[in-house]
Amino acid sequence: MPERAVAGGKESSVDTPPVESTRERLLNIAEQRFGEGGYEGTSLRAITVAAAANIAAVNYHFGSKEALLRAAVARAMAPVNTERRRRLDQLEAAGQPTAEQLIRAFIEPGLELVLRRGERGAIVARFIGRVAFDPSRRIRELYAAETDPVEARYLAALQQALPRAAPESVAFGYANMLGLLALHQSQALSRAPDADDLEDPGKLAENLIAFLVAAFDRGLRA
Amino acid sequence: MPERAVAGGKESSVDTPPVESTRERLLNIAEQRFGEGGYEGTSLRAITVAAAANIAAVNYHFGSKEALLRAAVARAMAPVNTERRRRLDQLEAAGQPTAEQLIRAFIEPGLELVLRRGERGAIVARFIGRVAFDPSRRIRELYAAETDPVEARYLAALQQALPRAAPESVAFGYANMLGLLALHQSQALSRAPDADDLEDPGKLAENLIAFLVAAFDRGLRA
DNA sequence: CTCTCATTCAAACGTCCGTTTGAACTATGC
DNA sequence: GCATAGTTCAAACGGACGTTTGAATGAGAG
Repeated sequence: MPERAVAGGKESSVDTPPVESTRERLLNIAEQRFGEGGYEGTSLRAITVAAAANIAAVNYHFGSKEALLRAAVARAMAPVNTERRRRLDQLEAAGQPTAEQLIRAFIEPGLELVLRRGERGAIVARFIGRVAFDPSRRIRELYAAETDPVEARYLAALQQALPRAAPESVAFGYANMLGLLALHQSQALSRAPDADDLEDPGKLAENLIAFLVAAFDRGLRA
Repeated sequence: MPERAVAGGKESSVDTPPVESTRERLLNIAEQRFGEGGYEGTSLRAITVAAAANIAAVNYHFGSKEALLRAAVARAMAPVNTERRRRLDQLEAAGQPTAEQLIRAFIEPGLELVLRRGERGAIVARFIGRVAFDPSRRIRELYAAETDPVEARYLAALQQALPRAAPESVAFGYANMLGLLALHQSQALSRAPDADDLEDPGKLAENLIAFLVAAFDRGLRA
């Protein structure tokens, strides 16, 4: 049963997603399942069954379970990193940015850009958050490698924006910012599945930014 | 080869720990290994080998892998919960406590009491922090069940101490406090294994408390 | 049609997993 | 001494895991 709908052009302007390839389906399902159960807690069989693919497809398209995770992380982080770089460029071009501007330019791409687009956004966010704090150091480093380039620039800019705080203190605050962002992305902080009226991504972003700005401005040692 | 040293009394006043029982060795190693690799990432075989115990000993003494984890969590959290309750009682007896006093009374038992006593303290802290954010909801709830009783009291007291902030906002800040504490306990925030001069538990506690106090006092919406 | 190359498939590989079994061992009370 | 209850042990259980294999299937080029 040939799945492919039509030979067609690239622009089926009506909403007919060009039929996902096996590779794409694997990445999509991997995002969802890894985000739910973590890396160790999710089997390739569970992923391939849900993706309606053969178990061997993972090793054919990616090479191994870990390579599948790596590909999924890279794909999920790409737009976030791009948007963060863009915002940082823009801020620095306009002169010395404030701490709040920097925090906002870091948090919003992580929460909004990823939480916005309906159901899938929340899945991607949870996936990223989960990988960032996976129990295995190996997995965590795999995630860190995907963010590091942008990170260093933000940390440096923050230290310039907060000259009164000691560099180690700014780094401490920066680590806290990374951690809190990942925690909210992973949704591990919301105990009750419902009732969290902060789950509106816009409100959550504003609350988190206000929380962090106050901490950075007045909670760091000199 | 009978392991037991002597029949002796309970008070071998010199430092001769009465020879750990299999049960105790299993709990100690479980703390260490679960803290390193997470629940899914750590096998009972790895634990029993390290504890010089037979693999069947886990099911004999605890019943299952999950029951071993539960027992380890309960044992690790007991002194923390006790100390938190004691401090909260003391604060409330002296009148309306401030937000800073409450935050300190929550953070310090989590960091200090557990980080103080040499090498083992860091192991226990990492174990607790890891379990608190395990990928599996089941495991996280298992941990939450061990803290919940004290938690509710702290949240209520915080809301009283911060009447100008909306209750949801205080709850939001409270969740952030839990998260940051667990992250520092799990040591997932310190990227480099060394070089973290904040690893001195006392300094870390002070930095974290200052960070949180500023955020609670000025970073919550009305 | 034929050849080619990419993709999919069922099946099996060896390994490790948590758990169970039933016998052996130990200490204590009678 | 014997009986008893608590503990340890080697061995095996069935099942799930990530990975590999080699044949089947698909579409496109000549």
